[in-house]
Amino acid sequence: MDATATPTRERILYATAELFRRHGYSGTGLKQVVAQAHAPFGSLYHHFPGGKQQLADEVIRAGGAFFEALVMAAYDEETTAQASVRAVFEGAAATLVATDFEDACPIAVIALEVASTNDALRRATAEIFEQWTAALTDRLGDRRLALAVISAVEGAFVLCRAQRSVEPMLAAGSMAAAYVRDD
Amino acid sequence: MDATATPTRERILYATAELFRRHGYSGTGLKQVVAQAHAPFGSLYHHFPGGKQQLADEVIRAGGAFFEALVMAAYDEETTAQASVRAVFEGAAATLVATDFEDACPIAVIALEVASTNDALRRATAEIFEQWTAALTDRLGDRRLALAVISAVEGAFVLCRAQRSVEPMLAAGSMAAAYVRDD
DNA sequence: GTCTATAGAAGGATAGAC
DNA sequence: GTCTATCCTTCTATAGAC
Repeated sequence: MDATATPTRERILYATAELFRRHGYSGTGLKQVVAQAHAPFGSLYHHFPGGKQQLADEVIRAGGAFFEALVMAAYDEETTAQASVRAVFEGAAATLVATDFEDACPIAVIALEVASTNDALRRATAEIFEQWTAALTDRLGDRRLALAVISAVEGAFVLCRAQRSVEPMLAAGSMAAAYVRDD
Repeated sequence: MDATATPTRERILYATAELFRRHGYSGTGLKQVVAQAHAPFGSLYHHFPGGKQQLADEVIRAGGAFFEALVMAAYDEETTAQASVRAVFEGAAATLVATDFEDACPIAVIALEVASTNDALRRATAEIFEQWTAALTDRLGDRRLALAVISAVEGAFVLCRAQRSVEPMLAAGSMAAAYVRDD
């Protein structure tokens, strides 16, 4: 767990993920990244020759996979679909509280920011959303249901971070759980 | 409808709203704003002495009120709650298609970007979401229901813009409409 | 109220010594 | 692979002529 033992590349990736998640893509400077990663500036372009865009692309994919694993683990803890869906929303609410409403979806901010300006990154976010949809479709047996649940989580993240309250997440969870029941 | 007849202040406000909506708060430069508004740079600070933050605050409030009016008008066109909720999602989907997935919620990107970095703006976005919640709670008779519906719309906007498809919006609409029915 | 010019800091990116 | 120094652009913001 010694920070200095972590390879430079991973420290940069991790710092970028945290900064992007909290301040967004445009709102994060590369100098800020290397400062937080305790890495010299040159290392960034050594490990990520593609610059900020490559960094974002890797953060989107790694963060997306991590978040998927986290959510699906919470889902698979329960035995019924309804309980599983409810657990996902409750887990999201718990994370929001634990991180003082700073850590929510790792790619939503980036997705909104780059949707109209950077097609490569836009497609990366789309692929991650598609992966999540596939994973949840497998479990729920219905693609439209999966899309609705993911939309509800994502939107609740927006409202919760703005209001600094988990009320929207729990309300969205009730709706999603009810929808699963009478599917 | 002569653009030059519009007062400078309003042109700046309108240009800012469009740029923030599409490129975000950090992703939009003030020089870009004045260029699109066909205004000299000095006029911006004449009309908005508080700079970028004041501009954002006014855009959030004006854009929030405009979007609320748009959504509630669609809602009030229908006679039953279920049909109304469905109309909101269908209207959102139509707007996405009409604007080639560029225009969605006017404040969601800003809300996510500033939630952890600018408390004044974060509170402005929270107030707007609260206004929407109140307006919809009036109509649906249930605050948790209203929060769930708004969350679903917001999250679907994120997925739709990333995937350039209205599928998530329609899926979320089906869930919300179903939830209203057996309320 | 309109407009130009510029300050001063921060942005992304690159070169090249070690 | 590590690290420093620097380039050029863009950023927000201000000063001051008209």
